Amino acid sequence: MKQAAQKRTAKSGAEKVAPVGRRERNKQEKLDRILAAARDLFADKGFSETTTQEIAERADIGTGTLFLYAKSKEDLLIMVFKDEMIETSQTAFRKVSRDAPLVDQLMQVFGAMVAYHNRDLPLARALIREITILSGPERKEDVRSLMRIIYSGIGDVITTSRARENIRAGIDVILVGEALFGIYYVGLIGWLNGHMTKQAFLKRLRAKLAQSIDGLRISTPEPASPARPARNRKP
Amino acid sequence: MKQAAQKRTAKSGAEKVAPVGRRERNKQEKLDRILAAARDLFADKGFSETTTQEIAERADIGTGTLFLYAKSKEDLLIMVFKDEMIETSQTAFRKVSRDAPLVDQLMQVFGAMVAYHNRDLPLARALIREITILSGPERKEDVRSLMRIIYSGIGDVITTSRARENIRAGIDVILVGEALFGIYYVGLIGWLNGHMTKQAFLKRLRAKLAQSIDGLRISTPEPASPARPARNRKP
DNA sequence: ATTCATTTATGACTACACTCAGTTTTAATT
DNA sequence: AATTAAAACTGAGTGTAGTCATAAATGAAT
Repeated sequence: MKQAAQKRTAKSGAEKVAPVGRRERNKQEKLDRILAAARDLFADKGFSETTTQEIAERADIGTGTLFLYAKSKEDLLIMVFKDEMIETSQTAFRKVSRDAPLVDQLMQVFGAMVAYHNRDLPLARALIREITILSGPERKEDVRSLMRIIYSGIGDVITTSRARENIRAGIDVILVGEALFGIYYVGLIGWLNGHMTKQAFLKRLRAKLAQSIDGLRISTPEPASPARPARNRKP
Repeated sequence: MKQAAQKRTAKSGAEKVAPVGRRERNKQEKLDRILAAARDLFADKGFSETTTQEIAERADIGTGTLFLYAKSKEDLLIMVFKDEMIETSQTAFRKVSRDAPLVDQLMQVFGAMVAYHNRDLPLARALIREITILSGPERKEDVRSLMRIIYSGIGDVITTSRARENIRAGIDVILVGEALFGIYYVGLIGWLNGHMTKQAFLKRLRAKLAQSIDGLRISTPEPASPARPARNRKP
């Protein structure tokens, strides 16, 4: 805090071996403290119950300083959980059983995401609310990159399973990734809004995914797992 | 406002021909004024730029009274636009050309919804934000009923087109409705968040819908409109 | 007409996210 | 060491959503 300046590499013609000066490091440490404080409080008391005052106090900074590091309280929410969500997604894709049926693989991935949100439903609601419609442009790229990871992850899963599952050649796997994620996401929202239980959500999700995957096959002799043994047909 | 009481049917043993007393009517009129004031101001100045004070003033009520009629400002947003959205959806389903290809019919429906949101993007963002994750349980049933209308509407479109489009028998059209709407919704969000232009959104949406519909057919000899004539395959 | 219980209305008040004018810290320059 | 410009910090202040104690209105009962 108050020791005199000791290393000043910039002046003595040396190459900037450490491009991070004291200033940068202080800023980074402060940011870390802010994010840690926010994470703890959000997890402990919930998003709306946590005040920016409390976060600033715990991070040992002035109330105004907080807003030099995050544009808004909502911004802070994404800054805090973005990495965790990316990590959760990547881990989910990494852990997937590549030899399981495609539907199961997708359910593993989405199931991991659901499990993540299930740990703290109020927080999940706040997060999804903010991610879905950003309150400002600041975190736009963060969300984009998360989406890219998910879309391409799903694309990979499909590509890997292509031969075994008789998936048609020439389909745009990113497009399919977007579609399947859309199916998941709206179901997730329904669950988070309390329109259905987690069980019902997951069961319905599996049915929708199975149906969608069937449609990607070269031919569809019969649905893989018919929910009902087909209606009586007039011959 | 100040005329003496003239008809008091309740006392004189008559059946309650008008179950709405003065009280009820006053409440209804006040609610109407509130909704009209909110609608005008939201449309004129935008959601976040409108204060609850202004709404109360224009509706000629006290600031506290407003919150007897709406639990929150967000609540008010849904109360104001719920009917409009339901109307938009129902009209969209009614106007659909039942003899057009299924993809076109769906695009007509979703296109009408997009056109509705396109009239005022900031407002659309606020609306979708609130609908997606409700800030309270008050409007839960409103959203549910809107969803039911949409899901069953899509289901109807599919059922109607079933024979002509070679759709498999025995599929759960509500399930498909949910899936297709999910595909639309996440695309809509991407557009509203500025991740893509309206054109790109609609084009991509059509591709996803086409792919999904193909999957519902009895057999898939060839994709209806291949985006690219299949990659070169090593023989 | 008077009383009384219940419903509805009100605006001063509170809590909180966020701003900004003024201050302190940093580090470059001499 | 002194000077200075730029960057970072700060907390008192501001605007607004929402609350609540109190008041007014209503209608039932007598």
